[in-house]
Amino acid sequence: MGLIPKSIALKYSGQVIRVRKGDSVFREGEPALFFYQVEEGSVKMVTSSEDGREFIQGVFHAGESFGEPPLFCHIDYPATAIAITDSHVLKIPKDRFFQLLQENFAIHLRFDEGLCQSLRYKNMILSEVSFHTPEHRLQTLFRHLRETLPKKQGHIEVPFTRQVIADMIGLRVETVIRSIKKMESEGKLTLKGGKIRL
Amino acid sequence: MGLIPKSIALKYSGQVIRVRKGDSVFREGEPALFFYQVEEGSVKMVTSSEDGREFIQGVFHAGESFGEPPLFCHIDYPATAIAITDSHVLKIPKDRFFQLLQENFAIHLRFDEGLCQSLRYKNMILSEVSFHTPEHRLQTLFRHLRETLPKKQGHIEVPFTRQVIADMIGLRVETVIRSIKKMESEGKLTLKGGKIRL
DNA sequence: GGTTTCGTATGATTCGAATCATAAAGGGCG
DNA sequence: CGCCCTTTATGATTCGAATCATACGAAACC
Repeated sequence: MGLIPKSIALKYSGQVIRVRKGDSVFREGEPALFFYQVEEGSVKMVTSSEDGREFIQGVFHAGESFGEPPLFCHIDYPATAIAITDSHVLKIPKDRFFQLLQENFAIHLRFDEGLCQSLRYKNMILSEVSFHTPEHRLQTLFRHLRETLPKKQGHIEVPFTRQVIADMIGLRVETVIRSIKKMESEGKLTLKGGKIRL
Repeated sequence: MGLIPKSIALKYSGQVIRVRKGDSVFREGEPALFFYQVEEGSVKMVTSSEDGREFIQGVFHAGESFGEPPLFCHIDYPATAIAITDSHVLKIPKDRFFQLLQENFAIHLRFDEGLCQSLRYKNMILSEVSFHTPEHRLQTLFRHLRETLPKKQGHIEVPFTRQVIADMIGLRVETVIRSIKKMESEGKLTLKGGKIRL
């Protein structure tokens, strides 16, 4: 699985780099020179406001690509990509990547599918953030995670802290904590030592 | 201009349909069977909440395509497309459209660019809606419009009502009206008979 | 031309999430 | 183990946008 098989990536000057937890793959304002895909671990994409708050545009896991828009729009990165665990990231130079797409229509199609998935996610979060209550936002995010994350023995353990969740749906930690507690008391989810189970 | 020239569209079973102001091109829940592109007029994409409020995911003008994600993700439409003026819309059957992309790499690339532009817009609005004040949201939206819309003799006249603006950035009409009045008094924009000039 | 409808405008009030403050429970590590 | 730092937890207070109410100008309609 993964958008681009390593065997093919190698033919197009692809190389895998290691990124430590907390380090950035690229930062806001830098020119977009490479295509990136997570091989191992996970990477978050964040934009931060003047006063230090950050909004998490997305979290990417093994097999998912990220940071494509600037490649196609020929602009500098409008956001920063940071590893949230030690990770391996595949990078392919921009022009070689376009060549790869041209010569592999099937991959190109799957690439588009990835973009579209991303758009769907954003549309979803957007309408949530713009007119739904904290609880509703959480439920929608959790539903999405349920559909996306691999489930082990019937349930899913949310792999994010409450702060990260807050930054994903535009809320404050305290609000997320309170809402989750409320949802637990209503039986909408269970808490197992702080971890959220769906 | 426009993503797909009419001459090429015709080779792939493309046809132009007329849509009256207020009528829908497709509705939430319907299967995605066609690729769509605005030829004339403009189309809005909306999701509505249970209680009737609507959020405008985007407004598309001549030359822009819309409703692509469901085509690639093989899902039903999660939103409804409505003409906001009498419009002409080009439609190409799904399978023919994929064929078109496969046989026209340059168009495929520009198509991706469109998707990426859309993603950029959403990322922008998303961080605005999730942690900025009404005034900041308006300024960012207006900056975007300044970069996007064609300007006539040095200024731009915003082609949206305050209600539409509110639905684009997750605010209420009254809040938009108040903020705009304030911005006018601070010289950040001018009002000419109700119309907003940038 | 007069009436209806839509868009803009403004004031008063409510309400809920942000903010501020503080504490307790985990988790990693020397 | 005991210490430190992160994360979770909870209460009190503030504050600003939503809500409610109402009016008025302008465009659309018969």
